Amino acid sequence: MAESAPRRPATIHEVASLAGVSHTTVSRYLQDKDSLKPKTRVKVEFAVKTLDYRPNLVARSMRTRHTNRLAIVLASGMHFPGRLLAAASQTAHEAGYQVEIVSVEGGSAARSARVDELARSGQVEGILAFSPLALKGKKTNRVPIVESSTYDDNLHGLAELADASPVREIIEHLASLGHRTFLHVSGDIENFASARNRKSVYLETIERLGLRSAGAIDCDWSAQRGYDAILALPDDTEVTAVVAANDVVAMGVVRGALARGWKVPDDLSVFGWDDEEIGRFATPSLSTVAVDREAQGRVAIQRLLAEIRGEPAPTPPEQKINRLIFRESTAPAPRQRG
Amino acid sequence: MAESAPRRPATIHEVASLAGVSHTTVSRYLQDKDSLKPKTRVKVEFAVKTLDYRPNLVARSMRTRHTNRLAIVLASGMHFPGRLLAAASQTAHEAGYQVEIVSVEGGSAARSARVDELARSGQVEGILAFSPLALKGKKTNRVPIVESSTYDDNLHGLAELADASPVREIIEHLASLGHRTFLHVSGDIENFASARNRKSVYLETIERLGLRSAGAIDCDWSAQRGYDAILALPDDTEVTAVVAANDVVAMGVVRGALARGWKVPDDLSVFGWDDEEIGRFATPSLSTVAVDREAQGRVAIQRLLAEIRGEPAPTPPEQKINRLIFRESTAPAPRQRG
DNA sequence: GAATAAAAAGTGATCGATCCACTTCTGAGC
DNA sequence: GCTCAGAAGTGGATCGATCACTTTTTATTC
Repeated sequence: MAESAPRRPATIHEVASLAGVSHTTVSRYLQDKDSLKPKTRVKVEFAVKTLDYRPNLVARSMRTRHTNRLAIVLASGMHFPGRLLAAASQTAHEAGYQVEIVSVEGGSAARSARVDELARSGQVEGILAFSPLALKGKKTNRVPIVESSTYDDNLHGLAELADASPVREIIEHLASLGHRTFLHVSGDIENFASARNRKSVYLETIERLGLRSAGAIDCDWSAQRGYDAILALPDDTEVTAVVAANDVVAMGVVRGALARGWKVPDDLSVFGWDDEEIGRFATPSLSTVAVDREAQGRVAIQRLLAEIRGEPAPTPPEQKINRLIFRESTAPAPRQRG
Repeated sequence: MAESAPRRPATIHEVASLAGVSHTTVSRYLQDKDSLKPKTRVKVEFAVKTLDYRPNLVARSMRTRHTNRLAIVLASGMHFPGRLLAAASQTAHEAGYQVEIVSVEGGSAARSARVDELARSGQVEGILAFSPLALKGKKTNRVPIVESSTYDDNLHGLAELADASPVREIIEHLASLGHRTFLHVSGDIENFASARNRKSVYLETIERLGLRSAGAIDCDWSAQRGYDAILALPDDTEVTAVVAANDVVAMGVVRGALARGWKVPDDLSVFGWDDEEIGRFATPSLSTVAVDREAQGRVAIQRLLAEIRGEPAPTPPEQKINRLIFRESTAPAPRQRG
């Protein structure tokens, strides 16, 4: 039991002295094992194993000015895009980076402050923000910052705005089923570019196709707001189709309709977004938009990596990220509401 | 526009020379502004502002051997406990720590390897794992590691196992409604202590109350598995109540029952877990267990912080973290299945 | 076997902070 | 005016790696 474990981790010098070589040789061993003579390599290898040596990454970072860490900044809240983060994380990992996920309480100002702090602390080499920031003015950033909502400013048609394009398809589809009056229950407009983009595409499409909209109600991705939005409709509303910000909101909308005695989809069609698992098993199952979260995460990290390396932005992926899925919650428009 | 921003961030030496003091004085200013003579303080303050100086945290960490960072290790997958993480994050933040969330692909071996690497890299001062690890043997850890599943080994009745105690209440409640034969659809037994604990409390309670169980089916928190579990039941099954691992699984169970022509809750009662928002708005709405995720996150971090500081474990919170919520998916047992 | 080139290993500086051991300043007390 | 204690400030060492150079060893060629 008296394992007499060293109180503090071994340093490169201790390894060197045990192996009978200089610390530089050990360092070389760490970066490129092949540049050592086999005999030397074996000695170093043995010393490393014996002392159970692991390089101190903080010290290494200090010298190389290279932390191999990226940060992903999220607005804190219930919205935690697990699959997207996992994919982002893995892509970064394959490129030799660790990902730190930072969730920040508060609005875009708080977020920006935290990002600024992070950018200048020297702890990360790049920052990816999925929620809008407010640091346009400050050009003092020390590290590349990729803000997912700015994609479309630079690359028309890519990412976010394109991400909202299924709204157009949804409306066209519903219109083809005879629906004429729509309602949009949007996401958190303030903190999510995606919510903003979906809303603007909604309004634009309604306008373009000459359809009617009973409004675009700002909510916060919550089912409760979806529920409330339906209950707030006047009794003589002509709305027969709802485009919800996501599946959770759609669930609230469906339940709201039920509470009013409307049947879904007989009286009201509801479209969700995200293809969450629960939507497939809900009753009625939700028509929705399948989002390739993995691709989104991957692409975002690749963009960030390109910026870090000073390379041009990677070619936008050609295949579509979103796909409409039709389930039980949508149907042809009713002749007239009973 | 020729703002001639310094290519590299200012160092403490540059600040010192601009302020006309030594670098040590600037350092002192950074840690305790009051230990400076007012006149000196003003000079330093001015220089810091002028150069827009921010201490390099990597360099600081190197010297102080103090990174002020914690890591939370998660099994990668769809299971991303947002609220818990936000609470943990905030608690850590208040104590002066940053939290890094690391999601690791693979099973407990991969996780353990990553944790070990993290522990010895000198980059974090403590690690919190919500999924079981496999490093019991290795006692070479350099930093405290709190594994949420080990809570109960050390503090009987706290956290995890206690966390599963509502299973007992659920079964007692259902039994009082006349249910006699149960089915448990568990979570990811391999990677989640919580899933394991719920299962063992389920089996134990069934046994203790002299009830019947049609089995405890291992699944992976997915609705699909819940659905499959129901479809796999024989036609003459006597199961009238299902204890699902969580709300998502419960949704699958409900839909599975529907597919078999069973009504919920008339023919089958279903209990979920987590009080997810969708459960309240689903049809039927789900009976479930409200979990105080915020408290869980807070407590876990406090435990970790105590261990880092070498203090005794904080007193376990007295109030209960879990609360049963009864909704539409549970009802008295049917006389006999049609 | 000597000359030379190339490969391998070593020396000491360096990254940007903090901390320790001093030195210098300031002001109170006699 | 002098002493002396405490406050304020300084210089240099240090944390543990990497890197630019230099030196030593090995391999190659004539």
